Amino acid sequence: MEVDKENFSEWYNEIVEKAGLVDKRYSIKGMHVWLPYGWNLMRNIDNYFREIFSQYGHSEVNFPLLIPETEFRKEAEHIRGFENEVYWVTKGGGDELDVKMVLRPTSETAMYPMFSLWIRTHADLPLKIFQIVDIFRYETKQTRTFIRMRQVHFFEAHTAHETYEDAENQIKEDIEIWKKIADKLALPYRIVKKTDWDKFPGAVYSIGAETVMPSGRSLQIATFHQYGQKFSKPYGIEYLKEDGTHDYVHQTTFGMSERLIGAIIGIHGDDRGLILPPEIAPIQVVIVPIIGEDKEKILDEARKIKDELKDFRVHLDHRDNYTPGYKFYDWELKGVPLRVEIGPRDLKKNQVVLVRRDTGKKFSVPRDKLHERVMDMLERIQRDMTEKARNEMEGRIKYTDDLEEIKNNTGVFGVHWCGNDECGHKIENITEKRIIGISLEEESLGKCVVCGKSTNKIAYVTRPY
RNA sequence: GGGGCCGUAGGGUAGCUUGGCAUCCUACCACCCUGGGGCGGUGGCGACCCGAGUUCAAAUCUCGGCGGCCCCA
Repeated sequence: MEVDKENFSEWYNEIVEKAGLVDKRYSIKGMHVWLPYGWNLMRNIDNYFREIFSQYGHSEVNFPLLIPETEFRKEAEHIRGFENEVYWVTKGGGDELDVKMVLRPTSETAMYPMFSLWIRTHADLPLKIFQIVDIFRYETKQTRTFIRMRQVHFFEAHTAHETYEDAENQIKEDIEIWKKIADKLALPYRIVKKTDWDKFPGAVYSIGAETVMPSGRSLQIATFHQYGQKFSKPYGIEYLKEDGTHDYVHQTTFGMSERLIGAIIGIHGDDRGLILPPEIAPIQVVIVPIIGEDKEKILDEARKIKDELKDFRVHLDHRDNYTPGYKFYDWELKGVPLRVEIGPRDLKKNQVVLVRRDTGKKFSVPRDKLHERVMDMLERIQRDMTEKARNEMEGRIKYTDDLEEIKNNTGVFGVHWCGNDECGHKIENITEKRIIGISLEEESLGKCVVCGKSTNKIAYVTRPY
């Protein structure tokens, strides 16, 4: 690494390129090629999504990429929110299409016409599905790898329920699931309710999980939306109730994306490169043999170690044309959580050396305790990373009643806000920042920074990504 | 939304003002030598974003396109 993390923006670009996650040279703005290492990381996250959501009764599906304009246009607010950032397919070969199609910017309008066919009676509810697909948005602003893309690797869960209350409970369950995901990724977050002018187009309300990057800007890494009947009515998703009458279903969604990787890079990385949480790292343990006088003997031992550690995602770096020092730097750049060194000295002493990526600390461990110590240490790294990240994030959140202070500083600021739109717009205008939402986790009695009315709500104000 | 800067081997660069065989570092390949924090040596491969124009001649000048970066709102 040439750039230190203090220059966050440049550092981020360098790390993305050098760690071999993606190749940004694909010549369309906002689209990149996933390289094996990066795709492995993404897949580990996706596979955890599959595991946890199926535990909670969701089924995986896969919908087409294209949506006919006629379906896309059924919910008015939704269209207004998206029509300036969708890609259109207007031709088939040389012919203009009678019905144009959009590349999904998200899949509500692809799925809901099918929901209306699938859902007949209360016995079909709740319907809980998800898919992991790419979505497309024609971003005009500056793009940033993983964070603002035109093609986005996306997770979306969609549910349909009998009552609004059932949908509310689904959102509670989603947040419970989210907490487990955040633990896997060692990511800290705050849960907020989005402002009315910032909610998902077509939603009754939206909730976000927001984290804070080292630059002091917030990053929304998960979203939860209550749709009520706002989509089920235009899409005709009706069901027969037990009493013989009909009603429209109540719906929710839960979305996440490759942004999670952006958050992991930014929050955990350091001046040497990536640091990946053991739970999702493509390689959890890398073995670097230190070849001395007894090459074959050491390589044999290294292979034996690899075999002993096969419960973990383990890699033996037996590249012959690189020195150990080179390999150390290389794997540190790629963020492998734990390194095992085995050399002549260790062989004599019947031990190995373990090195933690997050702290850089080295430990000599007896050869016969290796498996046990690796397991302990990976767990410990995961815990320590989570705690360190949480402390750092908390340090980036401050509380104030002074809007000028917010305007002139970076970071996230908690302020009392009565919730009134007019006061909210004033907060945004004066601070030249955005309200990312009202906290759903903390409250305290105080006065709205604009109108002075008594309130216990705390809004977070910052510059979001 | 507004403004600025920039595209030269895989990556990073010099050359551009004043048009004339394209510089160096790194990576890569081969061989030799090595190995507890980016080894060393010798040899080698590899580039002017695309298109049009001006010109005897374009990396260099002009126009357009595509792509990237930064700042402000």
